[in-house]
Amino acid sequence: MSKTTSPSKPQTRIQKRNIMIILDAALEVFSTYGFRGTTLDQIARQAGLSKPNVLYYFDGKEAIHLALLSQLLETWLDPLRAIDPQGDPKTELMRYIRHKLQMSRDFPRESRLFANEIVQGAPRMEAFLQGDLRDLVDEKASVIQVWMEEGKLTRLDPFHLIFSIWALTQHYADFEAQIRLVRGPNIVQPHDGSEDFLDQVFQKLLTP
Amino acid sequence: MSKTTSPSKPQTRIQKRNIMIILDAALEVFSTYGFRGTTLDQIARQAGLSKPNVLYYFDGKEAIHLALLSQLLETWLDPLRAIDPQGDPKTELMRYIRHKLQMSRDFPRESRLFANEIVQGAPRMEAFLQGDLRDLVDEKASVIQVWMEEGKLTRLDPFHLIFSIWALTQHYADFEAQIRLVRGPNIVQPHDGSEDFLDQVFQKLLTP
DNA sequence: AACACGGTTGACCATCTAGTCAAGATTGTT
DNA sequence: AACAATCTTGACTAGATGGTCAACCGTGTT
Repeated sequence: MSKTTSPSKPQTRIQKRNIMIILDAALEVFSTYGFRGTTLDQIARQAGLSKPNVLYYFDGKEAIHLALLSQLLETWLDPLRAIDPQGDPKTELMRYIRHKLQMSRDFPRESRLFANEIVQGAPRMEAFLQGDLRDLVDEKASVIQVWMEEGKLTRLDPFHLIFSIWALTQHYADFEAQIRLVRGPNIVQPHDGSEDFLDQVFQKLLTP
Repeated sequence: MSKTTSPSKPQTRIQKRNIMIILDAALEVFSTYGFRGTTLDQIARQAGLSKPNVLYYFDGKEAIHLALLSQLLETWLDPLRAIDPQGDPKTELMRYIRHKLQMSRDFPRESRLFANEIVQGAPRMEAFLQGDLRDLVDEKASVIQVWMEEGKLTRLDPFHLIFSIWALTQHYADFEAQIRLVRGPNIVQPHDGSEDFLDQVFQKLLTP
C-alpha cells in the first residue's frame, strides 16, 4: 500500500533526491499555511515537480504531512533527553535552553509546523504528546524536582518551568512575524539579542 | 456595498442577535481551524443558521474574519496601554502580566485566533502590527528603559522583556492542547498554577 | 541494441467550497 | 387586515482541490 513506509526495497538515487525535495517543499508550505491551508499544487510547484509526480512518491497530502511530523518529533525529544541527572543542575538547564533556542533559530519552519498543529488542537499528535513526550517530561520534571529539593535551583513548579522554556524559545520562531513587524526595520534578525536575554533571565531565575 | 460596516442604518434586534451569534460561531471555528481551514458551512452549522443566511449578514468569509480581528485588536492594546509611567514599576508590570494571563485564561479562542494569524505570517495584521502596536510597544519600552536606568528594575532589554511576557502568558492559551496532553489526566485546567508561577518568575526577575 | 523497470505527466474525475438568486416566510407598522 | 421591509432558504454555479490513470519518457543492465 504505502509507498514510502515500506522498508523492504532500498531507495534509488532519484527516489532519495525527490523525496527530500518534496519534504523540503512541503515543510515550507505546511509551516506557512497549515495543513488545510496547503494544497498539493502548492507543494508540487514549490518542489518543481508535477502534482502526479508528487503523488508517485507519497500516498497523499496526509502522508506527506505525517512523514514531516514523525521526522520532526524524533529530533524534538533529543535536547530534553540530553538533560543529565548527574550533571550540574544549572549547567544542564542552561544548555537545554540554549539548545532549544538554537533550534528555533536554525529550524523555524519545523517549529512553526509544530506550532500550527498544536494551536489547532494537535489532532495529529495526540499519541506523541501523551506518550513519549509525557513520559520524558515526567522523568525530567522529577530530576528537576530533586535538584530543587537539594537547594541547587530556585524552587519552582518543574512542569511550569519546562513549559516556560518552550514558550520563550519557540516564541522567536513561531511569532517571528510579530516580532519582525513590531520591531520594524531597525531589526534585521528577530533573534537578535535573544540568547543574551534568555541567559540573563534563566541565570537569575534559577539561582537560589 | 458592505453590509455590516455601513453605520448609517441602525441595527434591528434580529440583526444584532444574529451578527453576535455568527461572530461567536466564527470565533470558535476560526480559532480552531485557522482561516483557510474553516468553511462557511462549518460557521453556519456552529451558528445554527443556513449558509445563505450567514451571507445575508456578512459579505463573505473574509469579512467575518476581518470583523473578528478588528474587534479583537482593540481590546488587545488596552492592557499594555494601561501601564502607567507614573506608577510603581514593579507593580505596573506585574499588573500587566496578570492581566495578560487572565485574558489568556478567559479568552483562549481570541488568543488562538491571533496565534493562528501570526504563526502563518500575519498576512492580515501587518498594518496593525507595524502601526498602532509598534508605536505603543516603542512607547512602553522607553518607559521600562527609564525605570531600569533609575535602578527600579533589573536591567534587561525592554523589547525582549515585553516579548517574554507575551510568550509566557499566551502560551497557556495557544498551546493548551500540548499542556493538557503532556500533563495528562492529573491536571484538569492547563492554567493550574500558572499565576503563582509567573508571579514568582517575574518577581524574581524584575527585582534588581 | 533491446529490454525492464523506474519515473513523469496531460487529461480527467468526484468532491468540496465560496458565493448567488429568486422565491417564500416572518416581522413590524399602519 | 394589509402592506412593506426584513429575514430565510433550497437549489444552483463556478472554480478549487485531492486524487486517478493510461500513456509516455529515461536509465541502467545485459
